[in-house]
Amino acid sequence: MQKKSGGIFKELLENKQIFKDREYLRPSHIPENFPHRDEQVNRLARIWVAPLRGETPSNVFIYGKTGTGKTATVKYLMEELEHVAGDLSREVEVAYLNCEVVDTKYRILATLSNKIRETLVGEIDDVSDLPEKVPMTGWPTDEVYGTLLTLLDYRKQVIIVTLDEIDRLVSKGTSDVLYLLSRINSDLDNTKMGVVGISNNLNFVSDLDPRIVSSLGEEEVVFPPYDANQLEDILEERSEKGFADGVIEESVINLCAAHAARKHGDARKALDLLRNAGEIAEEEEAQKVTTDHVTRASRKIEHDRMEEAIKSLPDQSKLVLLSVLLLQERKARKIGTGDIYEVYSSLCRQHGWDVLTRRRVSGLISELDMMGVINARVVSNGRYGRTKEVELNVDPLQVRSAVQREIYIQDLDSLPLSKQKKLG
DNA sequence: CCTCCACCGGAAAGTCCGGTCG
DNA sequence: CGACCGGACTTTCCGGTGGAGG
Repeated sequence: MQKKSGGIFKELLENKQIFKDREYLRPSHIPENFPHRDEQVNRLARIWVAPLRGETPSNVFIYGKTGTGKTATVKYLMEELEHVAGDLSREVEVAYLNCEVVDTKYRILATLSNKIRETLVGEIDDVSDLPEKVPMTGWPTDEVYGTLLTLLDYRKQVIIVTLDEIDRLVSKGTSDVLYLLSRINSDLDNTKMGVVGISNNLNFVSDLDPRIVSSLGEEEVVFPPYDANQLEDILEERSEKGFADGVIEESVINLCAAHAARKHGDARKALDLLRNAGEIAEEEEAQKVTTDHVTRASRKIEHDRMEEAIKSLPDQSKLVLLSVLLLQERKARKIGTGDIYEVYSSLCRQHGWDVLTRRRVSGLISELDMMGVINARVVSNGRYGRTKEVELNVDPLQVRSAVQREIYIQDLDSLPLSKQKKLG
């Protein structure tokens, strides 16, 4: 078995490579070309050329569903902007915040202020008269705001702040920070700030204070979803850089694009699918990536997504799901809400957990149905009442492994059910 | 045609919890 | 620090219902 030393690596190296550089196939990669986004790129560039002239750029709202290239486009333009500003020795700073991660007024102001402090520290000699770093918690909010103002005004510059997933702020009720930012320029003497809001949700403006909308939404740029042909162009471009020459069949890209187009024109999904197909092909040392690999990649992604969803379920929902599993393993007969509740409640008692109400469990069953983990439909058994008929919609083994971590799975037969259902 | 089972599912009130404000 | 707030999760309450059996 053992070959001469290093043999195993040499062998792998000599195999035909599927990938040239898989970084190009990751959604996080920021390309230089944005197929079918000329209009958006041009409009944004026209707005963001302002700081190069020392002017304040208009505030912009950018809308578009996930995977329409909003974030990548903005990040790319911001990098370019910094670049050119450097060449022209203009004082232009950019800051990017994701409101999904940084989601409170305090944290936004603190993060922003620390970022600006950091760039200053890198550029000036005497750091001693800068305000100190804002801790992640503890200060009064207006003190953080004051620090931010001091740092911003430390020298003359133009700064563009990007707030990605800005709609999260509205749904978390922290949109007042937007009001603060929208009028920050009146508190500043040297620096001018422009704000970019990126939103996945087209309607989020309607839940926003009109004052914020009028000042932050000076310009609006919409990123529509890609259709299948456009996705194909994107995949084509990426795969040329990411995959080795000739390993991709034309129909493969076609299929990936079609899959993703059906699912809301999400370029991220399309890329994930293509890359996963490549990884499967690589794993089995195939010479080419085929449509079969795509199909399997699609299944794998779906499988992983489901497993992730089940794992992140609240414990109570897991128990409900587990009850369905146990019932189904035991008897393939119709499973009704009552059956589930019975098993569920004895599982709860078994683990010493609170037992939720029937009403709640009924709701949880509906939620699991929405997720697609189970199928539930209401049926009437006439004389014998009305109930949801439930069946598992995923591999039972998958449920077991996803649920097992925190729940000790016991055999249904050894559970002390309150009453044994009709026998034979 | 009426009954009545075994639930469904909307509405509203209650509980918890993390975060914010004074 | 305690009062207060809003959101997520639950419970309580309850009117509603398709159809087998009478």
